Amino acid sequence: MSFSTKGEYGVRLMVQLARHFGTGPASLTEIAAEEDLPRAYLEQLVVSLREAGLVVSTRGAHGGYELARPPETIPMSEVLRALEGPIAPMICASDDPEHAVLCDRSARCTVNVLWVRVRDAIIGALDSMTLADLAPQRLVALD
Amino acid sequence: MSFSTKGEYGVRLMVQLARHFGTGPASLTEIAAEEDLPRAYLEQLVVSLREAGLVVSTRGAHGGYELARPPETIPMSEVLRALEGPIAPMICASDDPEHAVLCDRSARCTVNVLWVRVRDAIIGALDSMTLADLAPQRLVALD
DNA sequence: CTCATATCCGACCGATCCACTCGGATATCG
DNA sequence: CGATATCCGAGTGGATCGGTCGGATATGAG
Repeated sequence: MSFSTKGEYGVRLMVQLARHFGTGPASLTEIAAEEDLPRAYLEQLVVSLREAGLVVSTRGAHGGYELARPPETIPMSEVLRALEGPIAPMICASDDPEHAVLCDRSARCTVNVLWVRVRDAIIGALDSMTLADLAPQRLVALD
Repeated sequence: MSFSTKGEYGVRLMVQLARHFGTGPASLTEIAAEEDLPRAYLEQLVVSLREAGLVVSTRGAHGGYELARPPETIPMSEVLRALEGPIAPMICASDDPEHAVLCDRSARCTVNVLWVRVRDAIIGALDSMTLADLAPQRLVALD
């Protein structure tokens, strides 16, 4: 039960973009260095984010990526959905109706309610935070 | 982001054991038939459940497995932990301190709080249900 | 114009994990 | 004894993970 690095790296990428928000495009080379992540791999991840309309790209020299909207308007649920696909702890409990596979035993299935509850709990947690909540630098405030 | 079939099949196995609770051991052959699951695979899963002390086995003819405790005293969190290991949407947010890997960047990491929230949401959902909640047969009460 | 710096795009690749199967040893009841 | 169980380890085909690599295209600076 875990998200893949696609989700982890993608979130960190988005957090960096949130920090750069308003200062023009940031290149992947730049971000890869800041977060110590493989640049070529980020290139892959960002495709999903672009296709989801969360980031916009500028090609050519001094190009890069920037958030399509202010950080505080981007809930983490949207980021994770773009990166990892529909949120579904089990195939029979997807939040995307198109991907919902109802098992052949659905008439007798009493377990489904469990996965639905788990799913809604996850969505609730992800909905409760935006990129803006994660963007501020952590300095010495460890107490 | 999903549980494996190990979690799914294991839960269904446990639900069947809950239904059989009090009537002596139930064999895997029996349960595999009831839930339409591969028997040899269940054999593997049940090892984790036995090691976690959730089920007890009786060897030999007319043997099988039964719940070690009444269904209403077994929260689903315990079942899932036995089957899938510590609940951790990301390695840096495991509920098992022994498996918690703190990333080298932990001092600067602002993302961790997100995974911790997700983890706690999952645990909360799993804690809110016991085997007894899932055990009752679903008949015609679909309204 | 050219060059450096970007995004874009597809192919590839090794390692690990998933979802099983198989064979056989051991235990118990009738 | 023999049927029925759990126990246990090994093996396996396919999928997914976590990347890499090469090159095409776009753009700003000199």
